[in-house]
Amino acid sequence: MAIQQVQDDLLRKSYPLFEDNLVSEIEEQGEFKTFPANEVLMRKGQYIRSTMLVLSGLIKIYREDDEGNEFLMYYLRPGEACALSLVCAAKHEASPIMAKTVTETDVMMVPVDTMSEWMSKFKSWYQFVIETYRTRFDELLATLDNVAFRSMDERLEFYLKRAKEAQQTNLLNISHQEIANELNTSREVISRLLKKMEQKDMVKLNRNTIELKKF
Amino acid sequence: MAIQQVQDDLLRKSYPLFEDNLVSEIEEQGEFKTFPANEVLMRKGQYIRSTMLVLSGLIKIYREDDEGNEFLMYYLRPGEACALSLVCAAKHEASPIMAKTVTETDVMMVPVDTMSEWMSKFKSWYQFVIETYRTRFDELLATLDNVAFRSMDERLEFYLKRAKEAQQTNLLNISHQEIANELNTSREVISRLLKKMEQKDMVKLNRNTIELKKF
DNA sequence: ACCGAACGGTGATTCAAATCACATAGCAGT
DNA sequence: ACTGCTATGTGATTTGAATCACCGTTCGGT
Repeated sequence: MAIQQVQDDLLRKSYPLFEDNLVSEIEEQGEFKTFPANEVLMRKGQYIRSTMLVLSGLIKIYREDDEGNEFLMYYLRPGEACALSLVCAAKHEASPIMAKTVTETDVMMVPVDTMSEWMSKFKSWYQFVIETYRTRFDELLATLDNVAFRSMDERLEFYLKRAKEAQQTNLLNISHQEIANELNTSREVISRLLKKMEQKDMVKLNRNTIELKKF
Repeated sequence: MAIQQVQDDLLRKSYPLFEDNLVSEIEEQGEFKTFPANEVLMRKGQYIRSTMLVLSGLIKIYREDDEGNEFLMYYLRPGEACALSLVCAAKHEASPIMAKTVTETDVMMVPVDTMSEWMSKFKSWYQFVIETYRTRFDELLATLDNVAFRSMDERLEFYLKRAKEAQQTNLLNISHQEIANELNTSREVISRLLKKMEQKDMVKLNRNTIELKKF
């Protein structure tokens, strides 16, 4: 099958509500790219010239501060786009976030100027943009709730649930250090809490893997 | 002057980018309301049937959790609307937030169904919606940063700066207890930190008022 | 099979913030 | 002016989490 055909299938499957004309324009204007796992797609402070439409794989979006602290905001799955890239693209602002692939990921890069045209041209596009804002807003609120109201053990549970859902597996391949970074705490704290969860038979721990049992 | 004329003036002044036809429809479909200071406009869990367009005054938007904890998300000033009410209105979902007036406030209540029509009918309306999402997203990120990365003294400073800007005054009429609630901490902590700031000559404290000096 | 790096476990200590306990000050209503 | 309520000040104690110190384990590379 031609490469173009594969890309078209991916796009239509991930974004079933897009009109045919919109799909054609995306294919014309956009650039198809594949990134390996664990690749940083965007750093804080970079300028954004295009939005990524996720076609396959999984992306993590982080917030970073000036001292190198970071924490996980949310995941992006196929059919989703980052609200922030829509924001920044529109304002030609520097990115306030960092994006990183979890698994190998296919995306379609769409240039900014094109996007704003589509807003008036394609109903399905602005519905998509609105829906993107909506779901990202909800996700961000959930993250905020946890940071503001919950103690570290509750936040860890929430983190693991979210990871399970995003990655569709009970077997997470991740180190304690990485979890600590994503919750903006220290490795020791996570190790201790995970150990307690193991004693309650909620998880099973092995080097670089966490098996989720009661989730 | 007729009441309708006053309302029309307020609306046009606060939302100068709205098309004439849109202003007419808002006046036809919407309901003009005035709330006194310190009135709760919306509680968590309520269902949202309309969005508020702020015409004058000032509103605070809080996040609440199930145990009665709360914290301030951001302010809404004239010309602004709450992104969340747009979200929930669209999804017919319960409100995840609480809204409260700071000063006497005039708003225009717009029913949900009408709003979605406007999305395709009035370019200035969907531009407004997009812009609302954008700015609320930015505000929410700033709030999140503070909770996630900053210590309580830094968060307090940020809080005071934001309050000054929203209320356009150096003389805040607010108790330590109220600040504590809005930062989800305890009154003693705020009293102590404010005392330290007074010693540094950053503020001047009096019963129910805080005078901001170096801000 | 050995080495070095990354990973994970765990006690001891420090620290910021929450909580407890109580005192004092200022304002509002009678 | 008295009363009572709300707001504020401040020490003492507790607590959850961060940090420090150090250990053994596992894995990948040669």
